[in-house]
Amino acid sequence: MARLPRYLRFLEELPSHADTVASDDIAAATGCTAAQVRKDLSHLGTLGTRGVGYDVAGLRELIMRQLGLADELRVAIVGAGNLGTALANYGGFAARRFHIAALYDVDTRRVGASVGSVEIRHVDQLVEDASREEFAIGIVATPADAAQEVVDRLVEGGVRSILNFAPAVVRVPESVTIRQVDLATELQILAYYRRQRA
Amino acid sequence: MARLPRYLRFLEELPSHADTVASDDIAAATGCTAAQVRKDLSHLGTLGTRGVGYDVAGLRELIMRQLGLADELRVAIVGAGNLGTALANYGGFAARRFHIAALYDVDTRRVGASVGSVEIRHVDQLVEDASREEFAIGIVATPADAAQEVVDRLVEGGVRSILNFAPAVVRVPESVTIRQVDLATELQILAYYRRQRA
DNA sequence: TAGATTGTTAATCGATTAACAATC
DNA sequence: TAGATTGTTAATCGATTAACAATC
Repeated sequence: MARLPRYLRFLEELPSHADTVASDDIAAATGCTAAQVRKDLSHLGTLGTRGVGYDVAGLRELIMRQLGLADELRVAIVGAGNLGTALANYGGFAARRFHIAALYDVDTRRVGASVGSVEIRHVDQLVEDASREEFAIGIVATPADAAQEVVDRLVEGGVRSILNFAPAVVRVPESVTIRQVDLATELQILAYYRRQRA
Repeated sequence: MARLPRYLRFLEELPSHADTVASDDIAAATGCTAAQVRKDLSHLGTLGTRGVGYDVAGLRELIMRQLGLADELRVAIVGAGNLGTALANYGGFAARRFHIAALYDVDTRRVGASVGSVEIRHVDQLVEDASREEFAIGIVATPADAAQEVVDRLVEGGVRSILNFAPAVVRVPESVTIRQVDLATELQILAYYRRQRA
């Protein structure tokens, strides 16, 4: 369910003295309806108390487990350009238990440099590292023309979840999940709404 | 309709000698069903010919117009860190007629430097520039704690479409459209599928 | 005419909403 | 008991699908 991450973010922002929260509040903060919230949460099990609300800590815990965030996941980023570097520094990851375990680049001059606490490694090590260090997720932040090869290497190394920022369509085996993040698409959606308004 | 950008991308990748394309082909390339494609396209008007297919050039033109991409839109990026720089260099924008018109930063030492062909300006100029240069879209690529103020300035400058990459919830007036891009959400969705598989 | 493919209908499915009984 | 809020039902809505007549 695509709304769970939003619920979770709201719950994390809640002041620590808040013990319970009502579906109404979650709805208002996340732009859903209270009925949606209740229906979604009732699928996770029953953590609500009628007349009171939902237990914040328990709900947080439950959503995290549901989203597969109970364990820290090791993430490898390929491409240490501006985008890869931005991602490696992105604060939001650690908070959700994603650990940037490695950062790769093809440029030997960049290899050995550090981004935050992560050292840049050469992409030729990727396949070997991926099998040995068991990266759960690979992020592709290379130029478009390198994307397919990088994805192939990640797959060869046993990575089965891939997030692709390169503006290129890549092929993966059935067993691998790939999500394409197209930044231009987001702008197009804005342009679309803009046009509707006009 | 969220599928139109995907159709458009496929149409743009088509070899130039392809005059017509069948709903079946669009469907296969974009992961939709042929019936969906036909229904979507029939809403745009009738460009298809029974027994033949859709006129590629006309369809491209029509989708672009529908998405509000007929005119070049001027985009301002606020935050010239790694993410802002990556966005300014992102090849996919120009192809969709988004023109990066300006790039802002708060750090006076960076002001005056160039990213690609765009010079970095100081964020104090933002409001004035926005009204005068009529930016259609503003992109927020600052740290989370600066996001609200940057958004306020964009709104003050008359920008009514905003894409926010900062991991922060910001408030805008009703008349302004804001899209929140949360990179961690994308990872969470991957983690969710990963868990389903296991 | 025969083959291909659209545009559209009707059936199906799933998600959303409204409402309210259950219950703290 | 009175007020609040969940969990769930039934009604509604919209989107998807399958199928096929229309037509190139």
